[in-house]
Amino acid sequence: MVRIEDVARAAGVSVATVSRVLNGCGNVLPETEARVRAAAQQMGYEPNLSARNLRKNESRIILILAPNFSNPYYSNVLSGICDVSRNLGYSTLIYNTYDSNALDESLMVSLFQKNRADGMITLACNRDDRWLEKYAGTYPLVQCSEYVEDANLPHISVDNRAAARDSVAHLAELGHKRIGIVTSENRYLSTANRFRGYQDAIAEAGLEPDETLVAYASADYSFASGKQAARALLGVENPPTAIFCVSDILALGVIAAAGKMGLQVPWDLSVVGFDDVDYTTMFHPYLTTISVPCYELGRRSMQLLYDHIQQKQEAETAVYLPHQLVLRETTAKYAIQNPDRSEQI
Amino acid sequence: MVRIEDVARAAGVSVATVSRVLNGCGNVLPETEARVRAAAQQMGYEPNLSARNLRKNESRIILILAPNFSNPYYSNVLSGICDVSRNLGYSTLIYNTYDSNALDESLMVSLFQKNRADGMITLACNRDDRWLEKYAGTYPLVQCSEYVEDANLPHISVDNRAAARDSVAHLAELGHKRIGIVTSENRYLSTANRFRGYQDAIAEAGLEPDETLVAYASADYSFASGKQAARALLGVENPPTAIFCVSDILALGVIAAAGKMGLQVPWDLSVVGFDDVDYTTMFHPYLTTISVPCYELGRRSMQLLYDHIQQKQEAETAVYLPHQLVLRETTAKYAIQNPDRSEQI
DNA sequence: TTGTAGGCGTTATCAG
DNA sequence: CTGATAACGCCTACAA
Repeated sequence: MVRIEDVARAAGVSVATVSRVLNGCGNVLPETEARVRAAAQQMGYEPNLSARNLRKNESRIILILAPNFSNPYYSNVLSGICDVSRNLGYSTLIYNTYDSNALDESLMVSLFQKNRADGMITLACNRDDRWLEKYAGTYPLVQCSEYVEDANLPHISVDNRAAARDSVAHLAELGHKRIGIVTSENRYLSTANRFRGYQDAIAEAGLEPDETLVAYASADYSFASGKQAARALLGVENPPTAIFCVSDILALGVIAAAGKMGLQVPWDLSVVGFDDVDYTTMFHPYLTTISVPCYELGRRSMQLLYDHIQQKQEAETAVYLPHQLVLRETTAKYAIQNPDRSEQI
Repeated sequence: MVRIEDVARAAGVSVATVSRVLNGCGNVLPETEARVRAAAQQMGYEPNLSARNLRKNESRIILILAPNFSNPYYSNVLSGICDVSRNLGYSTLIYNTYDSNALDESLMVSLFQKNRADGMITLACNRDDRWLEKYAGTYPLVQCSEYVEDANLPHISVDNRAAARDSVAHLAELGHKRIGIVTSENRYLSTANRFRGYQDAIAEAGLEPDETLVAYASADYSFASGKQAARALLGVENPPTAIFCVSDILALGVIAAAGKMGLQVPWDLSVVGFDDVDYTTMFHPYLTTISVPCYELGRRSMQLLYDHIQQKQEAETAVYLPHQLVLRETTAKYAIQNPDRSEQI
């Protein structure tokens, strides 16, 4: 290992000067600077981060708390975070929080107290994780995609309520009168807000809220639970002719279940998903869904976190990125779609 | 921040004693130990990792070099690595190498020289990344899934050649005479070995190698390139009646393309994939494929790396985990499958 | 069994 | 503009 002292000796200067040159602070004669740089370069000097971090009381590491790597939604966010953090000179430590109880308070506190990380980005805190507020101001934090309701902690996401309203309004405009929803039992704010958006649109369309049109999938949005929810929704009298799902994978489950029940999408049933992950266009019918800018969400999270670490005055506390309803092949007009049933009305 | 000195003072002992207690080394009176633990607990003491790492010249961090988070194959491996590393007291730093030129030598060296990491796991080195050999012995390394050919560096994977042979032998046993392969243009050893396994099985079945039965998909196994390869393979005279694909996603692309060409899988065409990622059973026909123990691969990688970091004598250098051919719905007997063509023979 | 003290490699303060 | 030097918090000989 080559230390700063070795470089100093080789360049014929003191360690202070080497440090100044390499950190670009303080005034150094161009001539000495050149000599130092040459020496450092030639010896392949790399500053020891443990030493630097100890001295500066930082770690240049960002903690990412993610529940589930295999969800393509998170992997895109992750890419965005990693790309920006690398440019800013930060490394990214990844912690699997598993789907269950998203965050672990003691683990988090311990990591910060150990000086392991300078800040953290949560990818899936629950909307009732109020304990996070205790650490506001102490540990820089950005909540990405999901955030604690009414907590005023920095967060970034799309406007889930508006997006859901857009989706369901689209179904209503197509003439659907019985619009169902497959939501989830989890404690994510996004899920709650998507449900609210669904209710908004139902009300705005002058339709009656109906509990038999609501089904719950498992907390982790599994494909199987999407199928199950669809069976519950469609297996009753007067079933929905359109279903809004709070995630793409659930929507795919719904389409699969509908197919098994002899219902063709979109002719017999319209379906809308949420997120626009890769496999929405891997099989026909291509899924109509809400496109969420995952990668950009990740990028902005890291930028925002950096602002907070730097204690910038302008650091925002709530950022909403634009979403988009992407019309593809799983929605159709009610009249065309189901002539039999339309006669019943 | 509470330091070891604070704990020492509170417990009425010296810092050395506190250190000894907390690190479980050296002899300490049970009584003093209790006092120290109580004090540490009460004050919420957490050792400063920067200081400890500087002193011990380690980082307790593992580097994971991954090309593409959104590939479910890698995300499962990642979970395995993270679970084990956490138990061993390591944090996991994740570096996106992107699909292109998997590893960056200078980046890697710099991270080690900076004392950022104690070891690293590569998830996708190319088979010709010979430069890795230079650092054997200097920087602990485990290559997971992919490894450098003939380099004798620690690696762990399935026996890709045997697995491919199994797959293709299965197709041959079903009576297929014209068995195609969709492989890829990348520089992964797994791809090369799967191709070799394909050739092995073709030879063992007494079939003639035929270049028109080989198609190349893009380096990153994209769905679209799988479709394209299938079109090339199936759009000619005397096309294959079965296709072995070096990845599941390619197989799904092949099935999609075949469907568009009016070919029903498995009746008109048998298809076998590789990896057994989640979505192989999301749509019918469920994919017949090679099941690879991704999570376990990740777990074992980390355990192996730990052995090497500890310089254990028994640390293995090559580990192969068992694979399994999982028969599902995309393969069928040749005779049944395609009566028209079978008459031509 | 316990305490003292040196040093890990940096950065930053203070003189010169 | 440059150099000497004191921390940063911890571990670990060595001494008692």
